[in-house]
Amino acid sequence: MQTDSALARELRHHYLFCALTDAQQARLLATATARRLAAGEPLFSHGDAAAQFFLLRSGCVKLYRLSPEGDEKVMRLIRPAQTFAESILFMDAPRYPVSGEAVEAAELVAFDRGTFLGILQESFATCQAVMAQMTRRIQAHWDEIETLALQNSRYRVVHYLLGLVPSDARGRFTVTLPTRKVVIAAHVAVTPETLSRTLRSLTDEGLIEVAGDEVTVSDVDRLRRHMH
Amino acid sequence: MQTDSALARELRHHYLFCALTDAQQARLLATATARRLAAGEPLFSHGDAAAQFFLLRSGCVKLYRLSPEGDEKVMRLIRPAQTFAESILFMDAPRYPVSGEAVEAAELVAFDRGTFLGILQESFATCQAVMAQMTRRIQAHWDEIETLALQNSRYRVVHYLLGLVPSDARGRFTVTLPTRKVVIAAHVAVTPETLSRTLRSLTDEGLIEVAGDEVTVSDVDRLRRHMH
DNA sequence: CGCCGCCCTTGACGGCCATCAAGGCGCACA
DNA sequence: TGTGCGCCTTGATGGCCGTCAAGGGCGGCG
Repeated sequence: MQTDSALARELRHHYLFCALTDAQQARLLATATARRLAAGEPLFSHGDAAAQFFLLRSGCVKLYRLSPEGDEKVMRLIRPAQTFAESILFMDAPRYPVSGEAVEAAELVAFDRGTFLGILQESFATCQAVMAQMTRRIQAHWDEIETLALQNSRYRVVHYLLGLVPSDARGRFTVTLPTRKVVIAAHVAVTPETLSRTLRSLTDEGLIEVAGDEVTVSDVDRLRRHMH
Repeated sequence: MQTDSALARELRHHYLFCALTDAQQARLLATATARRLAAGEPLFSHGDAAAQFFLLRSGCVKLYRLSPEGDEKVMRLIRPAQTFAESILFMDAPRYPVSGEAVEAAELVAFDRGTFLGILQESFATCQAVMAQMTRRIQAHWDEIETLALQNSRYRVVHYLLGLVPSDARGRFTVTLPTRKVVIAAHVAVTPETLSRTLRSLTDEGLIEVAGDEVTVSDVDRLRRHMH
């Protein structure tokens, strides 16, 4: 991968890479590759042998699984500056545990597993960063499992909307849905029809206003309390 | 904690601790404490400040969350020789992300967070073991999220039963449910009534036979195929 | 031995949400 | 400007599964 000082700077600000020495960063980039994906283009499939993990620089990628019947569950929506698929680093026989596909044109960097493992061995600080990151991921999973198991679809939609609102926001606040509603529906584990109906009923109750992919929460605190 | 050669031997066979030197193991045990819990006794609550993680030596512990309405979801059932709550190691402000409670009388060892972090710093092999363990946990979470989002209750029950069957088992095979059915129901995210009805319909179809907490799968491969 | 309590089972009922179907709207393209 | 195609919305219907209620089995304890 050719040198790219903008990328080097991005890495310096990323929790996973900020503890690397210049030499380590250079080694990592020497075995990294840049990738561009068109909207809808697949990156890897569930079960594929894996030797790389990724940093998204622009665009949007979904990680998802399909049921045998073809129903899709979006496990995670990746936004720029996020890394994903790090967990293939520590598998004995590394295989992607989900499928990945661009939902809009995307630029990303693919890092080499072996190179990064070698760097980890030299850098406890980076080890810690990786483990902290995996811990956050696990926490998010607990939350999602709880939400899926204990809450209904209306709650999940509200929870998702509130997740788009900064935690310090108050009063009226407008968020932009990160992608098409059909993808969001697959993310909160409902059908597009149910998502549409839920947004309508929230609108009818005066809790939100919807205009295309812009959703305005009339009163953030009220919506937070509303999660009944 | 007083020296306990049986425990020391157990640790030598545990993936998390087998790479420790004798001196490291001694340091770890010097700050560890033994705990005994009666059936139903709580160990920690969701949100508690956390300075220890645990190894279960005997009995059974459930990790769970409660919804505001009081509904319970069992996130994990811990069996002897398993560790849990390791993820508090890497949090900035460590708090247990779930509640833990003995479902039957249990003996466990509580390890000190700070001591273990110090040892990690010296031992990349143990770091790797921890990361590999977290990776397995994350995989299990993907599977559970997929199952909750895309599959119905019947599938989840069958999936749970098959999870109790060794992967190399064929033909007729009998498993023992690890705990009361009401806990298992909270684990597969159904009500006890639905679990009961599902087991009945599987029985009526000749797929399993139920006798108390013993479930005999008539034909393991047939049941595996059956998860349509 | 008899009583009680807990766990599990079974039945009746209802609500949530998926499915099927149709129609509106915006956008690309001719 | 007309046409076609996605995406989203809205309506009608039905099934899964949760809720409520009652009853049976079993172990603990007096």
